[in-house]
Amino acid sequence: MQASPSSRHVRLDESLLADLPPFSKLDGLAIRNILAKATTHRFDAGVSVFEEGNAADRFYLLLDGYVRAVRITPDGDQVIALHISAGQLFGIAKALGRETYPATAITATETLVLSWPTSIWDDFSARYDGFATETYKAVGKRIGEMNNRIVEMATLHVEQRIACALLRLINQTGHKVSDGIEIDFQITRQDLSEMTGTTLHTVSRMLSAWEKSGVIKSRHKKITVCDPHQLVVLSTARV
Amino acid sequence: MQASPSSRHVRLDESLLADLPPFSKLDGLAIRNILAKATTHRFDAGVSVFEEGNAADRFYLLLDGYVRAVRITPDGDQVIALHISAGQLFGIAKALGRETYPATAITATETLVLSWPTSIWDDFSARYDGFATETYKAVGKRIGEMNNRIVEMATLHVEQRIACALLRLINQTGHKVSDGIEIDFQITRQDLSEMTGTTLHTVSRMLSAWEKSGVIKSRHKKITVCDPHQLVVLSTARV
DNA sequence: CGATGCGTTTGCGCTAGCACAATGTTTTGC
DNA sequence: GCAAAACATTGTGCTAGCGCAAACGCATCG
Repeated sequence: MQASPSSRHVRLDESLLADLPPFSKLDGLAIRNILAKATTHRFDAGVSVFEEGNAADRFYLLLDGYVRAVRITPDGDQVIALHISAGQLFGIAKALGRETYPATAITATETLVLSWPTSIWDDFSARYDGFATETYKAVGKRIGEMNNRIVEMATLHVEQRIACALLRLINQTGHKVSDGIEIDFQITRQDLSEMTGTTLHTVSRMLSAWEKSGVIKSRHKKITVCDPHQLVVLSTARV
Repeated sequence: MQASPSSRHVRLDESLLADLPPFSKLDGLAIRNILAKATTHRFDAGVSVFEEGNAADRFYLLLDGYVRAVRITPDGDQVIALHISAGQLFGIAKALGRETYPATAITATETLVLSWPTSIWDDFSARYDGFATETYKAVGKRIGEMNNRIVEMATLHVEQRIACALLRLINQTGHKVSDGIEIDFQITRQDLSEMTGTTLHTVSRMLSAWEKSGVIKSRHKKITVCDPHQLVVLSTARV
């Protein structure tokens, strides 16, 4: 289901962008120019912003919320490639010479995004100092993360992979609560299994065990990590 | 073992670069300038060009041969992330805002490489039209490949992953021989296992079985795929 | 040419994690 | 407030693939 975004209007203030790396070197005028060309969209949770394989005609900035990059195999298995959090550009296929999106972007929460037509990418990177550089830096970070995923999948057991996935989630999208660090958005066992290449059943068993030993707590669709250090231990346990 | 490259001198001719995407839009003068700044190195097979985590002070162009990008886990497991073939840039950490190499580069054959100091990267991309764009296009391709690897590892069985790995190898680095397509360089079961996240034993069993059924032939450290189509079937078999 | 080392094959037992299935719990929509 | 849907838990077999081990073939080098 491609989303039909509700285009509720939002005050576009230059302070929205001024602190984000790709824009941080730009002056007020440049930022206002960039904002003037942007379209704002609001999406509900669980809808797609764009679909894998479609023509990459726009690129996006996530202003608020979380988005997942998801790929679907020929026989219907979903794989969650990564999570995108507020302040990050996504759908930047053009920056890497692609004509189509490499994955489907699905909102994990209600989100607010800006978007621009792909056609002005070249103009942006030529005109605005640091825009391209900082963007490619972000790409570099994602590549590093993907690399880590590959190594994890190749060498670790399911228990360790789930531990790694939880650690990544609380690092990137966690907030402190009274009894630990909670993941910002709702997440199911199924989601976690799609991040780690296993089944929701195995994830459920694992989390149950960890809850018994006090490493995590979980309410419906919500996970709090109480003992991150123990999770690190689990994630690096010798075979 | 970091390699001490033998710096045999090679005639640097502009035709070496003129056909490679990052340089294809440049005129003879520009290419001669670029070559003038390059250092040539020859490496034996099985030595490292640079090491993961080291300062990324040079970037490289593979003129001849094959190089593997390899990562090593804390407990000594190797994972082969990808293969680089002649004509490709590698070690371009700087392009992605990294200060260190994300993986170790190990030669799979005798190789010939050009290299430049990282410090002139910005100058290159600013001065030479198409250089950055084409490079990022290559990066995009690699990202796509990594993404596929992740999906494969998450959803496919060992047999299918090995089939995928072989298919990738013959596509990227294969040449036609009388009885099929042979992989250009020597490759062990151990190498294949490090590409697919399994053990050399399982790879050996698999290849033995495939050899019996006529899909492949293998001599010592050499593999020929006789029936690529059957390999495709194996790689996509329904669970 | 014999010896040493690296790569390969194959057998055997075991277990991590999957498939299948049934039941329980929380949320949502009317 | 009740029904339906979505999410979660837990039990029971089963098997793909691993770990361990032994033996064999091929290359390299003195």
